[in-house]
Amino acid sequence: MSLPAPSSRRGRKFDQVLDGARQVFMTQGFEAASVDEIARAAGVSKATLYSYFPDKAQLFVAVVRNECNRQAETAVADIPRDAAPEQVLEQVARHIVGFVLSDFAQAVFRVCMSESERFPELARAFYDSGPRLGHDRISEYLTEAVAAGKLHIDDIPLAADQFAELCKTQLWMRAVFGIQTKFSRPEVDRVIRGAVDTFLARYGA
Amino acid sequence: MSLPAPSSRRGRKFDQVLDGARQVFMTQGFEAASVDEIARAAGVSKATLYSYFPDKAQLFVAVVRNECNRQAETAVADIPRDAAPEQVLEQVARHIVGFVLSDFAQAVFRVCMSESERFPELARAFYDSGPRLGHDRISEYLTEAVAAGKLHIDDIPLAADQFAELCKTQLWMRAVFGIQTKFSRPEVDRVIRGAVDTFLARYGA
DNA sequence: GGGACAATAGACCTGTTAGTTCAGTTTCGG
DNA sequence: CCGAAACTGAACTAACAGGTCTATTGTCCC
Repeated sequence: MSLPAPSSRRGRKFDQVLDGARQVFMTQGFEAASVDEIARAAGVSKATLYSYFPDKAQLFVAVVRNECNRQAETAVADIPRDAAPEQVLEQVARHIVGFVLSDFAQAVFRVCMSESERFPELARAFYDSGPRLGHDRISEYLTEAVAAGKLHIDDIPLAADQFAELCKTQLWMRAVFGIQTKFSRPEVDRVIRGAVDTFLARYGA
Repeated sequence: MSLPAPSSRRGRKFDQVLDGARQVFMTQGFEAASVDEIARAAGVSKATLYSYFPDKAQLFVAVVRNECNRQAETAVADIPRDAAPEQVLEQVARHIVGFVLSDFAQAVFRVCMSESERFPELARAFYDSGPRLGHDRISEYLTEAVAAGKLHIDDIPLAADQFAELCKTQLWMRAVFGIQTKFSRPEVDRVIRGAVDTFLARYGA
């Protein structure tokens, strides 16, 4: 009769469940993932699974929320404020590209987007913990750089997003569609160089 | 005993099936869509449906292929070659934004991407009929403009994609996640102006 | 050690799915 | 207006889904 406290008692099995669910949901999406498969992947029985989560939907939400948090942590990298804009931007670009092309970020993106109808709050969570976070970080830096006279930008929020967008050129689209999954260093460098050069052509001092 | 010729005899019912399947698949995705619902939406019995398509998967493929072709047609808009780059680019940008934000393109994108694991050939079809087609058109124009001395571009394929990417700034991401679905004219204008200005700052004569 | 109880596995239940079949009805060319 | 082909609608199967139940195991406190 008595359920174990659903969210307080988080033992070994709890993590196993979340982990198995992550594996399955992130590759299959919500509908296509079966609870049996999740239980199997987690090395746990269905009853155990259902003792921690009331239903499949809430397990899904928990998994994605978890991934979004991980994502937020990954995305937080400090920007060295003092270097020349060209160097700073290159570093930021490299970080963005690396993140955006990672299997992890792509899986989360894919799942959030395709289930954004069914679970709108997850799309929001993804956006806040990924794109929006990045946007805010870049905006902060740009604001400082403008104040220091290193850059000239009228519309900082727009510029920040433009830069992020430029970094994805040719890479992201191909990656999400599985048209090209691995990119060589020269390929990436070409895009990054292009992004920085174009950005600075417009906003450079 | 005798099946109707599966692909030659394409009567009224055939189109009804494809149409009903389009409605359901484009909103629900592959897994979540049930064949009964498709038949209902098509105003057709399941037996009829299965007389045209051997199974759900191939019906899905047919629908998406169809949508990709429609997409290709929509995307093909002639570029007025003679105007000044600023005007041409603005027009192209407006076209890109309009297309990218359309319910139609978003539905196709969403479905292709979330099923790209199960149906890799559809992801490819989408890419070829959308992003790649646009890329080729823009590249053509840029090549001419460079030859005419109106623009200075070293890496045309990269520049074409950069421009397309700049056009999506702030708009596309929010749209696919359902964070913002309608955009006012000023909002769009701001992005387009930003895209053209940034592009010309780098590549303008 | 022993009893109480949470944790667990796996069979089980109910509903739904894709896909098939078929007897009867509609449609339509000749 | 006839006959054949297209079509319907409902019943059917086999598989599988999410979720529950019961019987068993492991573990902690006295």
